[in-house]
Amino acid sequence: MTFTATEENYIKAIYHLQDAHEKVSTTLLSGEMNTKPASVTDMLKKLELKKVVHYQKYKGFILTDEGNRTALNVVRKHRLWEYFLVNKLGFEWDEVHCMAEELEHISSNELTTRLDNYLGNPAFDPHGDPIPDHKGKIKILMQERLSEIDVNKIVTVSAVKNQSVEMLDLLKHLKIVIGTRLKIISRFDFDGSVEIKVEKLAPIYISKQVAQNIFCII
Amino acid sequence: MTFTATEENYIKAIYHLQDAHEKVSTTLLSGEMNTKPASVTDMLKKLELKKVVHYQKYKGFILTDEGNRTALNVVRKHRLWEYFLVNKLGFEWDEVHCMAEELEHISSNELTTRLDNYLGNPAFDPHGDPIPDHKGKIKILMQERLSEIDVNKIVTVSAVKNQSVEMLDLLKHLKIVIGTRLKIISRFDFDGSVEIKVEKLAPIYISKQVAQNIFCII
DNA sequence: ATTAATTTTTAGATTTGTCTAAATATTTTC
DNA sequence: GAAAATATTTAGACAAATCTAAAAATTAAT
Repeated sequence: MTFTATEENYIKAIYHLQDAHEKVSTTLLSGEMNTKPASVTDMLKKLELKKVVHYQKYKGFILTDEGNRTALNVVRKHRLWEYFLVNKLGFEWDEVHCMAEELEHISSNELTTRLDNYLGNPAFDPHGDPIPDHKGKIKILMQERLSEIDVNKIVTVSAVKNQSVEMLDLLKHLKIVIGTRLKIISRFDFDGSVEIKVEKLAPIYISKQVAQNIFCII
Repeated sequence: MTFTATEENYIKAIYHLQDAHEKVSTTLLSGEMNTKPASVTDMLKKLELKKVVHYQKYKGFILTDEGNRTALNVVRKHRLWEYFLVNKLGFEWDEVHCMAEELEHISSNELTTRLDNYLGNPAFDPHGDPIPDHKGKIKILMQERLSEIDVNKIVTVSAVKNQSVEMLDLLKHLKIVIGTRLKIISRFDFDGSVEIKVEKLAPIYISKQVAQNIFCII
């Protein structure tokens, strides 16, 4: 079964939304896709026909096994290309999303396999997100939100959710990247903010909002 | 000015046809694009509006300067990706055309520039075709068809026209690639065939048809 | 220089992915 | 549990890129 880039984008969006929402609705998906709910209904009918989603009028929808496989393959390609762009072409991690959005739709599976091998079969992309292997298998790390970690623990940053330009820009200023080792100095109940110390740098304060989006290996 | 993948393909096709035909006609282009002449007329009207071709009803068409720049940029991306696929990912030169047809439409200029640098700013792709630089400049080699070269000369294969699967398959069997050094042993006026010798291999005969499609540096 | 053959263009239809506006279904609220 | 608010779907339209069939223009042939 083959899919257009647009179909792949819908499938991918449903996949990502399924993570955080137990029911994926028309409006939710239309927000994610920057389209109107009516367009989502139209597309979902098509995807139902192609048997990648279970769709019932007014009831929301979930991916079928086939849909999940398709989503994982797109995510795999997206993250492999991001890895390539950062680690081979020298882009910053906050510059690569747009390009990867285009590259993820290149169809050749042989290309994906060879790219994967060329990069050394990485398990995580530059944002710390797991890269599904050729079977769709994902490596899970024991990670915890920085906002939850006990004071005095030393941890390694392993992923950043909310990959908005604003967030990545802030992290760049704080000199926090995937792999950064840091110590939790203290946490303040007043606003949930956290004081941390990165290696030899001066301690810094980060808001609860930011700390919730940074995941660490303990 | 931005173009859809389809528009870029039309522009590229006109560019290539301009090389070999002094007038590019509707039917000629429809053959190249695998579409009907009526579709070409429609598209050409659009490209005229976008000022990339000079188009006059019933008169054929040529690229404007802007059109030429656009074509060269697409060709540049196509050939850089082919170079990447062969020299970094280890594909055979006859496997990469399809993938490059998709990759050439990835839009980021910054990506093209970085890819170019990563590859070491190559001047020729794996088929020996010149890669336009970032200004659209092309390196011209003094090359001659193998079918024209004097007996006893030793030359280097620099390009192969007619990049059909059949042709590339034949060359693979003959162990001829871009860069192969070979000596012209004799030529036969009866059918225009040529006897050549590659390094330490036994001499081989190749037909005029093949010899005409192999270009060499003298 | 007409007629015939060929090429090109127009006119109208189709598919994909989208939209707006209106209709319908579901949820929430009182 | 009926009314109000919200969510979803239908109906009809549009732009892009294509098609077929028919009309118009050009070129070739006698």
